[in-house]
Amino acid sequence: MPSVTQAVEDYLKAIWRLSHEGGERVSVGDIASELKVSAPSVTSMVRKLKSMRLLNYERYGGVTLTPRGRKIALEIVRHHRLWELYLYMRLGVPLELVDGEAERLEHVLSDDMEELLTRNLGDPTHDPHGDPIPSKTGALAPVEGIALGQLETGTHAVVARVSDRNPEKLRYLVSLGLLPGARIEVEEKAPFRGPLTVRIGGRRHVVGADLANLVIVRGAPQASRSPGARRGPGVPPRSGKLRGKRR
Amino acid sequence: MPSVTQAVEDYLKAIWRLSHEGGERVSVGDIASELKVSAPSVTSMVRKLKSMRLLNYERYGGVTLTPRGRKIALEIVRHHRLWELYLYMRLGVPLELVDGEAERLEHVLSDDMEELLTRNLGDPTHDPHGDPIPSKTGALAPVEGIALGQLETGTHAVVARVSDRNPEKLRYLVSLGLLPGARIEVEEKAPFRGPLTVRIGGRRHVVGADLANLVIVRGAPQASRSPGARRGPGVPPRSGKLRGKRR
DNA sequence: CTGAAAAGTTAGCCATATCTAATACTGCGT
DNA sequence: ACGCAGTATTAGATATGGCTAACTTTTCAG
Repeated sequence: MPSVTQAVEDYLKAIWRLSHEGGERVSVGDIASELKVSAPSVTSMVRKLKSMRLLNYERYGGVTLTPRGRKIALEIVRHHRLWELYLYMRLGVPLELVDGEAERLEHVLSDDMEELLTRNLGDPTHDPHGDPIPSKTGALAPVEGIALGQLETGTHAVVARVSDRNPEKLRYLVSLGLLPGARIEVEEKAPFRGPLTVRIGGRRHVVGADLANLVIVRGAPQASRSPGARRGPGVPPRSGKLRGKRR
Repeated sequence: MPSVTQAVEDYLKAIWRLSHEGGERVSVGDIASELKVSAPSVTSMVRKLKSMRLLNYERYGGVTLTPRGRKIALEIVRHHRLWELYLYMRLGVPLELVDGEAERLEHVLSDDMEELLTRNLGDPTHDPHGDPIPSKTGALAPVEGIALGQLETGTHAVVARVSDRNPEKLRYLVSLGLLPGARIEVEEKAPFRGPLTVRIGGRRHVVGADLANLVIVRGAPQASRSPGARRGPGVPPRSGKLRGKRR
């Protein structure tokens, strides 16, 4: 029987992601665009994954993960997010690059190494973008909070999560200081999905609606801190950061 | 034209290693056993590598690396040894496991990450087994010293390098304290490739000839330190080491 | 309710990297 | 100088994963 290759891991992760964000049931086309492969490639891989009992699938019927498939997917997500946090915290990889690096490293993490990373980071719960790290048993904390674009004028909040899907945009958001843990205040919100004027760490910035919706925030901590609340992964790195000449 | 896949990297590294240790010219059979693949697999890959101008090859004539091939090989070796040192120093991966982990990580190291690792480790020159780390330009320091098995009774020496080819044996050598930087004295050497009695850090051990020849030593530092001499990669890890329950 | 657009599948092909079995070379010992 | 043992190559097959082109099914708009 076929084994869990890197391609298998990529498909399971993609399907998990899509079903996590969209609905339970995932279409062939969505998988194809997520992985940037053709639809026929997806069909054939999905047949294979079904034969491995990692997902449910009927012709023209979309797919859902089985518990076994979800378990593997969450393992990869765990690897990915552990590496992201490690690279950010210990090696000073810039936030907008950690996703790309972790994309390759996630497939290369033995159990021993995973344990060492986990310990080294002090049993972390969230990656540097604010996404929860699945536990070894597959438990996943929910992402609480609402999109920055939904806030009304005058609201205070703390950034809980910043989407990492687009490195360009993330890079820009980071340059504004909009990263997990940042305290912000909406000074003005234009109507009709208009841009927001946001105060971030003393400076004022105007942020378009699309960008603002990549940022998830939670109520400001001036209100009673909700139990289990946390503000970002901590300070970035102490040393070793890429600085100076960058070939 | 074909690209530099992981398989290509593995072949180039193997060929480099064989030509580094044995002669310039490497046979198909040696490559096959080094990589644990069949001889026909090697023949076909070698034809491909020739078409990529990474090595010279004539039917029945063995192979030698071209400068381009050697450059890629040394890049992989550099990645491998950087990861080994990083894992050992910063994550506390046991010495006998770093080779295996680095075997997978070596193929996954971007230029940015390589630079961060290098800086974090302070521009290191040797990996934790005592092997030199090729410079970014491909320069490689020679391994100086002689095999422990060659020493005469009464000689003092410092371990310069311990072979990592066999994790079992390495594990044992480590348990004796025979790792780079250790000061030793040969108390007795039995004739005819016989075992050695060696004093290591206060304790006395008997080491068979085969094992002893995996250890390369240099003159003891009581003599004037030769310029550029170094003693091991430094202390292992400070924290985060695998300890306690190991599932 | 129907037909065209969208989505999905099948068919057939390509590239990579392996393998076994059969064949061809090389070189060494006598 | 010759044959044989060892080494290497060719032939042909397999497995994985991806693609395009052609066809089928589903869905949705009118």
